[in-house]
Amino acid sequence: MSESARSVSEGQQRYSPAEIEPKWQARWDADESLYAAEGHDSGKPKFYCLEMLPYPSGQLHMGHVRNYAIGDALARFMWMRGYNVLHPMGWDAFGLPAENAALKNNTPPREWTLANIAAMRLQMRRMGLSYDWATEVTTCLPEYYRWNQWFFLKMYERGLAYRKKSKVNWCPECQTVLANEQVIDGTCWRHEDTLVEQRDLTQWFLRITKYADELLSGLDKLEGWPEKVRTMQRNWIGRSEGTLVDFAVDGGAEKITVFTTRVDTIFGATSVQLAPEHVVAKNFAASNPVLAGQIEEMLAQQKAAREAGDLGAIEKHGVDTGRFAVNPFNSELVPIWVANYILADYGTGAIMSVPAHDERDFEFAGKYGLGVRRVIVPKAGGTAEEVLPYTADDDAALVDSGEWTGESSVDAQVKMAAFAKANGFGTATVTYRLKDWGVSRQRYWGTPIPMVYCERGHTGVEAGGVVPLPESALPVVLPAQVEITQQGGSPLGRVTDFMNTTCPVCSGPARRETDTMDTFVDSSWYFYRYTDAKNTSAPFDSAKANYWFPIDQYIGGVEHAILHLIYSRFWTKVMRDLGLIKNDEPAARLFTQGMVIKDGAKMSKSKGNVVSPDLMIERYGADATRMYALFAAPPDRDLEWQEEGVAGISRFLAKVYRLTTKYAGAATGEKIESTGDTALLRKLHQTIAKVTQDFSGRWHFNTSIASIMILINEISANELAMDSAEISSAAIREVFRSLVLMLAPFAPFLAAELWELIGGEGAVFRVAWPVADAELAREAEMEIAVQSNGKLVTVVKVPAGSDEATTKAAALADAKVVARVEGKTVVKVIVVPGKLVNIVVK
RNA sequence: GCCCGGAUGGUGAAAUCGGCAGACACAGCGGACUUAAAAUCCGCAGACCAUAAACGGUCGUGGGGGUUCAAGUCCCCCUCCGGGCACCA
Repeated sequence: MSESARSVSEGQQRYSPAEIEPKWQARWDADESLYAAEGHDSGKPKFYCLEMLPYPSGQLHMGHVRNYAIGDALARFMWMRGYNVLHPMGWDAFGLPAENAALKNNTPPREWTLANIAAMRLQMRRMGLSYDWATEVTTCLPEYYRWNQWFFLKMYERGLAYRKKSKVNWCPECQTVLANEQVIDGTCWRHEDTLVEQRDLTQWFLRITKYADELLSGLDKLEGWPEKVRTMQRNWIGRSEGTLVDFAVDGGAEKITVFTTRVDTIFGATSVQLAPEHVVAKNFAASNPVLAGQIEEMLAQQKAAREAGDLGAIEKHGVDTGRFAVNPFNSELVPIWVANYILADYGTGAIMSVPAHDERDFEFAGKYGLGVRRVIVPKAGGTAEEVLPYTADDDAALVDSGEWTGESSVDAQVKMAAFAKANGFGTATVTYRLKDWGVSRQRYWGTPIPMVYCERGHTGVEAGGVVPLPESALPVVLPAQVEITQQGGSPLGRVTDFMNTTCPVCSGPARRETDTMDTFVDSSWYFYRYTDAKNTSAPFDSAKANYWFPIDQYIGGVEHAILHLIYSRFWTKVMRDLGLIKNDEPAARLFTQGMVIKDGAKMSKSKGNVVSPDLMIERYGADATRMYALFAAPPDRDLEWQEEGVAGISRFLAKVYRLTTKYAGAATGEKIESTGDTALLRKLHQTIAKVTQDFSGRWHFNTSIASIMILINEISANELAMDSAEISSAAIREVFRSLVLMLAPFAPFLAAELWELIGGEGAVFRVAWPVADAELAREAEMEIAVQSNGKLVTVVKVPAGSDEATTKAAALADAKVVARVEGKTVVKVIVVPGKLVNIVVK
C-alpha cells in the first residue's frame, strides 16, 4: 500500500495544491463566462478593476505576482459584493527587447512576442487570476495598432501631431530617439549605464503642452491618487508664472526677450545673460571670433559634463559680449553676457540678472564684479540693511524703482507686467517644464506612423512634403520579413516594398515614414479598448467606454508615475475633445504597490536575486505564493521575499484544509443551537468585520490574513468541543462556510475546492460575501487597563457595555489598585469606557 | 538645495480616532508523538535587573525637547535610509 493511499484510507487527505490547482484551472479555463463582465443592463453597480498590463518578456516576475494578487483579491471581493466587475488583461507587446531577441536568436519579433504572450498567459492561468480573456488586448497586432494610427491622424488634423527639427535625446544603445520622460539622470530608461546624446533630428511630436494647464489643475481633483504621484506630476509639468520683457540690443535691430518670475526686481537688473545657444549670442559671435571661440568652449564643456552625467557640477561662468541691452523700464544700459548656466530650452534662453535678489545671480555677480543693486526690502523694518541676496517676495516692497517704489512685490509683479504689455515691450506669461512628447522611434517593432512623403509634391504640398494617409488606408501593416539591425536608422527604411508607395492625393511616387511610434502610445489608451476589444470599425464604442469609465481602481508600480500615467491622462483629454468619451481622467483611484525585494535589493537578473514564481508554485502552490505576497507586508510598502514565509502560508492553508475537510460533514447536520457556540461565532463575526473593513479601507491584506489565521487558531482550539457536540453543527457549518468565502479572494483554488467539499452551490467567488453581525461579534466581557499616572497597574474585567461609574468602581476595587493608591491622594480618575481607567495620584 | 516616504523584537510586521507596544507569522528554543527523522501537536520567547522558585522591578517604538492624566501616534529640532525633482530664472 502506497503512502498516499494509506492516508486517504484514514480519511485525512493532505492538502495538495499540486492536485487541487490544476483541477480547478482546467475547469475555469473551460468556462469563458466565468469572469466575463456583464452588460450595462445587469442592474448591478459597475466596478472596473485594472492592473497595469505587462511587457511580454516571457516570464512573470514577483513584481507582477504581487500586482496581480492585489488586483485579483479586489476583483473577486467586488464580485462577491454584488458588483458587475470588469477585470481585463493585455500585453504591451511592442518594444525593443523583441528586436534584441531577434538579433540574438534569429527569431522574428512577432513570433518571439506571441510565444512569450502564450507562455505568460499560461502562467497567469496557473496563478488563478480572474481575467476575462475575451477582452484581451495585444498592442502589436494590427487590430489594435491601427487605432494608434487612427488617433495619430485625428491628432494631426487638429494640429496635435506635428513634425519639427529639434535637439532630441538619442540612446546609442537603443539606436533610437527617447522622449524627455525616458531620460533618467542623463541616461536611457532602459540602459542605466548608457548616456543619452543630443542629436538634431526631424521628429514627430504630440502637443501634450496644449493640455499642460489641465493636466496640472486636474491633479487637485484626483483625490484617489497617491499624493506622491500627484507631486511628481506637478514637478514634471513645472508650471511657472512670470513675465516676458523685451530688452533692445543697443546699436542693433535685435531684441532679447527675457523670462522672469520677478519682474518687480527689474530696476535691480545689472546684466542680461544669454544661453550659449541663444540666437543673439550666435549673431554677436559671427562678427567676434574671440566670443565665438568662448561660446564654442562653453558648449563643449557642457557636452562633456552631460556625458559625465553631472551637468550640475560645472562651475557657473560667463563671458562679456561687450554689447549692451536697454532695460525698457528705466532705459538703462546693461551689459550682455553669455553664461553656461542659462538653459536654452527653458523660458526664452535669456534672463535678466538681478544679483541683489537672486541666489545664482548674486554668486555670478560676485565672481565677475557685476553691480549689485537693492530694489526690494522687507515691509517691516525696510530700512534695515538685511543680508543680500534678499529673495523673499511676500511682505516685501520696492525701493528705488521709479513710479513703482513703495508697491508691494506681489502687486508690482502684476502691475509691471501690465505696464510692459500696455507699452508693447512685454507680457505676463506662463512657462512649463513639460515639453511636447517626441514619439518617433527609429525602430522596427512599433506602430508605423501613417504618413507618406510625396516625392514630386502637389498643390499645397512641396516636393518631399508630408501627406497624411486617409483612414481607409489603415492599418499600415508592419512588414513581416525585415532584417533587424541596430544601425543606420529604422530597419523599415531598408524594406523597399514598404518604403515605396504612392501619394494618396496625387498618386505620384511617395515614400512612407519609416519611424515607428513610441510604445507609450500603445499603453496610453489600451484600457479603453478592453471595454470593446473586438470592435473593427472604431477604437471602441463610446457607450461601452462611458459605462465603464473612469477606471474604479488602477493598480501598478510607482515607476510609471510620470511616463505612462501622464501620457494616458493626456490621451484621455484628447479623446474627450474628439467626443469619444465623457470622462476627463482615466482612473478615479490609483494604487501604487511597493517593490519586491530580496536580500535588501530589488529583484533583478543582474543582481542574481530573482525568485521565480513558477518555482514557488511548484513548491507551495499558487494560492500560497499569492497569499504570501499579500501577507508579508502592506501592499504599498516594499516586500522582502522570504521563502520560509511562503512555507508558513502553505502550512496555514494545510491546516484550513484539514479542519474544513474534517468538519465538512457538519453541513448536513441537525440544527440545534448550543451554548458552546457563542465564543466561536463571536470570533467568526469579528473576523468578517475585520476582513471586510480592510477591503473597503486601506487594503492592509496582511492584517486581513492575520485575522483569518486567528480564526483558524480559534477553530483549532475548539476541536474537542466540536467533536463532543458542545458546539452545534449549525455553528460549525456557519463558521466553515464563512471561512471559505473569506478565503476566496486570497486563495481561490483552495476556496473553490473546499466550497465544493462542504456542499456550496455555484462558483465560490460569486457567492455573497458574509456579513458581520455586530451583535454576535460583541464581547461579553471587556478587559479594562487600569493605569496609575499613565502606568499600567493591572487589567480588570467588566461586563460588556458597562458605564463609566461601573468601570471606575471595578477598577478602584481591585486589590492591586488599592495597594498602589493607598496613602496617596487621588487627584482625578479618567475613564475611557471599554478601554481604560487612569487614576492620577499625588 | 527643494519635495515626498520611511525608521517599532533575531526577521517580516501589528497597534485604523492620543488609551494595555510587539497581534499574526518567520526563524529560534523546550517538550509530546516516533526506533529515528519529517510532518503534526503543546509550550517559551523585547531588553535588562532581581529571585531557589513564584510574585516582581526598571527601561523600551532612530536621537533630543515639548504638549497631555496618557504619545509609536500630536508639535518643534536633529540623524540616518529610500524615492522624486534640480543651474527652471
